[in-house]
Amino acid sequence: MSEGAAGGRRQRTDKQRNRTHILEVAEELFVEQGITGSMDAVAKRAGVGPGTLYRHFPTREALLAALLQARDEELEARRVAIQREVTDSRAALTSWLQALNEWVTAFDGLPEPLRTALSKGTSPLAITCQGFVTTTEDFLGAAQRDGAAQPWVRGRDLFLSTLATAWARGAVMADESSPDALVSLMRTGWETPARETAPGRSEGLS
Amino acid sequence: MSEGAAGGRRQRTDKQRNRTHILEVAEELFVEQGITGSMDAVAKRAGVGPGTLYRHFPTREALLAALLQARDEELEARRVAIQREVTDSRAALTSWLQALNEWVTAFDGLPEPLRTALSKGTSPLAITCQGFVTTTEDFLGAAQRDGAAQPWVRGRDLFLSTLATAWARGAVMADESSPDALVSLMRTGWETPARETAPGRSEGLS
DNA sequence: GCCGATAAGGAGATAGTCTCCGTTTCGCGG
DNA sequence: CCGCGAAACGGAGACTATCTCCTTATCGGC
Repeated sequence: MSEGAAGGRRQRTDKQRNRTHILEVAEELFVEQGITGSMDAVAKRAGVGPGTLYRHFPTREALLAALLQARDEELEARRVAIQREVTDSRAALTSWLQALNEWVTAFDGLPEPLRTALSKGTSPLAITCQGFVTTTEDFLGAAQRDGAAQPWVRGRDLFLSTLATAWARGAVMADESSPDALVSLMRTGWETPARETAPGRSEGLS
Repeated sequence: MSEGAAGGRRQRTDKQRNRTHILEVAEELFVEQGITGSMDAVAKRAGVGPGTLYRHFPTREALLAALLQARDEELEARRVAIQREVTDSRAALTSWLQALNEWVTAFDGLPEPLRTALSKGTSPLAITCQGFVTTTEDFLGAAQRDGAAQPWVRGRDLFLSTLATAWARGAVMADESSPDALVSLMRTGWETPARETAPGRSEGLS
């Protein structure tokens, strides 16, 4: 499926090579500078012209989607692992949200295009996100059935909250602990106060 | 104090007129298109050259700060009103957060520059925000003393959450109710489950 | 080695931010 | 009312970023 449809001649090797190289370079640059690093800078660093870059990835979003694909698979793997290993539904949801949080902070500024993708709906990023929303709903549903999560919370709310929390990381306000505080705040929000332990801070969710 | 220092000649009337007109026009444009509407568009609509616009407001942030000033005062007034009229500290904090939420959603996309301002610290916007953080701390402190709010929450966390929640409004995900859900989630997060009523949804915070 | 398809490269169109400087307009004193 | 100097205006244009189009180079198959 990955190589064009009707079996004409095979894909040129330089194309594949360029694609791979662009991805390597883009990953590097986005890790360094966040996802606002300029497209032309990616092209330049990859040693190709802008035209080539845009033929491979017509938009920044497409490039991002390609970059995230590897991480998507990793996240899927984590989902499977959690579903297999964690029996407590409350802990499972917590673990999943933590995994989601890591995924969403892969690059600086990632929450922004994700939010945009969600609004517009039509984009590889949006489809990926939609899948994760569904997974979140699964975990949440289980937790709710066990009385571990507030019944009125919805999966998309938790997903959006995760996005928003990650977005807020960009502020830090001369304060390292705010991101954790927001995660705790959110957690206290969805959790039911079933157990007598103080919610939030305590158990590692860092 | 507002008119230059040593009493030279008085400010030219056309300057004041332009300033006022630019503000009117910018308000209009930002309400229509969100705060990303182009600076040149503001200048054009105001019938002045870009140079004039930038002499009055050297950055988009400065323009924004000037635009928000009126609303800042309104928010201050609400703070005073709440402090005078609302005796229950829990309700007071809720009211204040709602007021803050309205302030922060005055223009589409406002949370972004606010977050940036908070990070960098040096900007009129940052100073304003800092003041509101302090106010939030006051309300929160009172609520905590009354056992109405979780003791581990901090004012800046609530402020950042409000910002993040407003930011997430931009997504909507084909779903009108998400913004309210996020506000409820946050509220459930900071509130203590003192009363037996189900938290969140019920009492109007819409 | 040649040919045709395919991809590369890069100039340049478009758009946004922001600056510099020649020109206009205003306020004031005569 | 007029003229002068300061103050403000306007817009050309430098710079940066995104994205397109067309010419040129390169690859794969024969």
